Amino acid sequence: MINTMSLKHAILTLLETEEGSGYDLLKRFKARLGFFWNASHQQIYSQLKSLHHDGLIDCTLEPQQGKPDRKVYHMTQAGHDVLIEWLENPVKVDKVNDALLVKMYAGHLIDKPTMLSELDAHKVIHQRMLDTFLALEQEFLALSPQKKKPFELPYLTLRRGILGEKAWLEWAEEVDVFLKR
Amino acid sequence: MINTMSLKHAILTLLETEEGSGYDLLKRFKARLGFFWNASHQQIYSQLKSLHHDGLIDCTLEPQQGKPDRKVYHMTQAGHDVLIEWLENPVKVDKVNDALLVKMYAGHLIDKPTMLSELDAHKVIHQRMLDTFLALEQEFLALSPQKKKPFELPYLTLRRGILGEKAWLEWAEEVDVFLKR
DNA sequence: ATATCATATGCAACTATTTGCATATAAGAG
DNA sequence: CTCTTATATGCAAATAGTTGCATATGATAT
Repeated sequence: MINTMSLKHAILTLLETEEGSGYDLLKRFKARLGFFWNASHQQIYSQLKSLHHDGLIDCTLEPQQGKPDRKVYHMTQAGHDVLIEWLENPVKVDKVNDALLVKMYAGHLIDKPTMLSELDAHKVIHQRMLDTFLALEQEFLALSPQKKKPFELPYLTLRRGILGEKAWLEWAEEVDVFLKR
Repeated sequence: MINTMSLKHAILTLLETEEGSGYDLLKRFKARLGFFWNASHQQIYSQLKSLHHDGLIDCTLEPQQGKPDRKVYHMTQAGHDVLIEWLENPVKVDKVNDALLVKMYAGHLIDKPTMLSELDAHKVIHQRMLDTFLALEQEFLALSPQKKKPFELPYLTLRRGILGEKAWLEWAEEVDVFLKR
C-alpha cells in the first residue's frame, strides 16, 4: 500500500525532534524544509488542530502577556507510531505541475518580450533560492565532523534543493538562448 | 496581479490547437504535457464540465455504436480571450512538495535498507521517465528543420523534463554514495 | 475461454491547498 | 506619528486534486 502524503507527517517529523507552537513550526518549515516543502500558516494551524483532535499530538498553553497564548504542541506515543508507520511504507513519486511550462507550450500565442520578461522574473526567484541554499550549504560544510553528524540527512535534502535549482536555471539559460536567437 | 494556475488553462491550451473529447485530452496530456503536468481523467472531465458551463468551450455529441457518445469540445471566443489574458499575466513559481524528501529528513528514525529500497524504487520510476523523454527528444531531433518549427516550444518544455529528471537521478546517486559509505 | 487493455464517460466523498479576512501587541525605522 | 515587520492565532469559502466506485464494449493476447 502506498501512502498518501500529507502535511501531517511533515509536522510530526518536526515535532518528533522538538516541540513547538504553530508559529514555531511555520518558521521551521521555511528554514529547514523550504527546499522541498511549502506550507502556509493557515494550513499548519489547521493540520495541528486535526492532529490534536486525533490524539497524535498534545498541547500545553503558555500564557503570555499582551499576546495570544502560545499553544505548544508535542508528540504523543500514538503520533510517534503513526509517523514510524508512514516512514516504513512507500510514498508516491512527487508530481510536477508547472504553470510556466504550460505557458511555454502555448508560447506561439503570445509575443516573445512577454515570455522573456516572465522567464526573467522566474529566474530571479530561482536564483535567489539557489543562493539561499548555497549559503546554507557553506554553513554546514564549515562545521567540524562531529557537529556535521546530526545534520547529514537534512544536508542531503538541501542538496536536492541545490541540484533542482541549478537544473532549473540551466534550463532557463537554454530557453533564453533559443528565444533570443 | 498574479494568476492562479488551474488545469483549465492547460485544457484551453490544448483545445486552442485542436478540438477533442475528454478522453482525447487525457491522452494528449500524457503524451505532450506529461513532463510538467499531470491530470487524472476525473479531473479532466470535471474541468471540461465547468469550462462548458462557463461558456469557454462548447460541445458537440458524436454518437457511436456500442460506446457512450463522444463529447467533442472546442474553443469559443470567450475561451480564447480568457486563455490569452491568462498567458499575458504572470503565473506563480511552481512549488515543490516532495514526500520522499520529508522521509529523508526524518531518516534517523528508520533503518538504512528501508530507505535505500524506497530510493531505488523512485530511481526506477525517474529513470523510466528520463528514458521516455530522451526517446521523444530523438524523435524531434530527427525531424527536418521545417518539420521541427511547430514543435520548437514543446521541445523546450521537453528539455525541462529531461534536465529535471537528470538532476533528480544525479541527486539520488549522491544519496546512494552517502548511505552506502 | 479468459484476461487484460483501450475506448469512453462520469459521480461522490474526501483530502489538500489557496485566498481573503480577522485580531492584537511590541519593536524599530523613517 | 505612522508604517512596517515580527509575534501569535485562527475561521470561512473556494479551488484543486485524489480515491473509489460505476458502466459498457471491442480488440488483442495467452
